[in-house]
Amino acid sequence: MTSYPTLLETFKQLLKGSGFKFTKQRELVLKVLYENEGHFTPEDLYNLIKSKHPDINLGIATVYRTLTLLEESGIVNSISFGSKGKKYEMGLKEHHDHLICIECGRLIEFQDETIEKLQEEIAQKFNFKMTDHIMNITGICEACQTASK
Amino acid sequence: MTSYPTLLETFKQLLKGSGFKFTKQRELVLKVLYENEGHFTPEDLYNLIKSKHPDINLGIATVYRTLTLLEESGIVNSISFGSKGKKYEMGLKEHHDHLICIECGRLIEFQDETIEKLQEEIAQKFNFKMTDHIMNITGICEACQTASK
DNA sequence: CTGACTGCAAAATCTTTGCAAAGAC
DNA sequence: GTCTTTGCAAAGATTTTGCAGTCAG
Repeated sequence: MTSYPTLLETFKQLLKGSGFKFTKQRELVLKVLYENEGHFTPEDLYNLIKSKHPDINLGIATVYRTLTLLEESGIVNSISFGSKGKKYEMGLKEHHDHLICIECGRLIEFQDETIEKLQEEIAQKFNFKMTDHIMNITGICEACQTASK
Repeated sequence: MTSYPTLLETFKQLLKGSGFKFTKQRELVLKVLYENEGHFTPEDLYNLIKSKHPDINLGIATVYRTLTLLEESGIVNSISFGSKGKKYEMGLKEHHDHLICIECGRLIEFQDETIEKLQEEIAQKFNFKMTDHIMNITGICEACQTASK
């Protein structure tokens, strides 16, 4: 797992390389994502940052803009919830996929080497230049199955 | 592949079973999805139905309501495009996954037996009652790769 | 300094909802 | 007849954009 300073450096390099600037707001979005394990909506992040750093000025628009930037750079990943928006997570650990509970919204991560390999093969087969891949299994988690009995 | 009359019958049964009513609008959403191969946004479907059946009254809200119904019944599937909404397709053929071009939005379908099996195993491993599973590979399709050269 | 970035509020999207009229059974 | 469904328009929710002031390099 990449350490925060290293990650920060990577981010700065990326910004510099594209002629973008390093700002307090951008750093905070990255930091909060790094320090908090989990999946967050843009609003979650906005509130988190506001509560942990009441001193700084921050608009929700900046959170959206920064997340887009981070996602394009491959630093964070997003997962879509239909009309319920997106959630974001740090994308530097090994690639993994998600089990999503349709009852409680819980997210469980898993990874499977074989699936990863198959995805690459498929992309190749269609002459597709793969930039990302996601697999979501939706269903009802153990807890919710028990609860509804 | 299920024939349309059979499909329609299934739909009627489902409605009756839940105390819902069979209406012209609901039938048309199903029919247009059945007759047109591909993936559609609610608005696409609304326009398609309006143009093919100018006589009938139809509101976009009904299309949304019907699609939700059809998806819950497992008759259609949806695929999410982040903040760009959802697309729907008939869900009765064999399960398949998607390659999504981030340049032109093109959707390519594929299926892979091994992946299907692995997904089931994973769900089982987490005591997850799987209701659906999707795998999307995003990237740049062959045509767009060529175009940008 | 200069051009990128920010917050704000307004706008744009996409989707859902309340309600009176219409329709299915 | 009764209860669901519909269309419409208004409301919601989420995300994006325009702009003038601010800040990084």
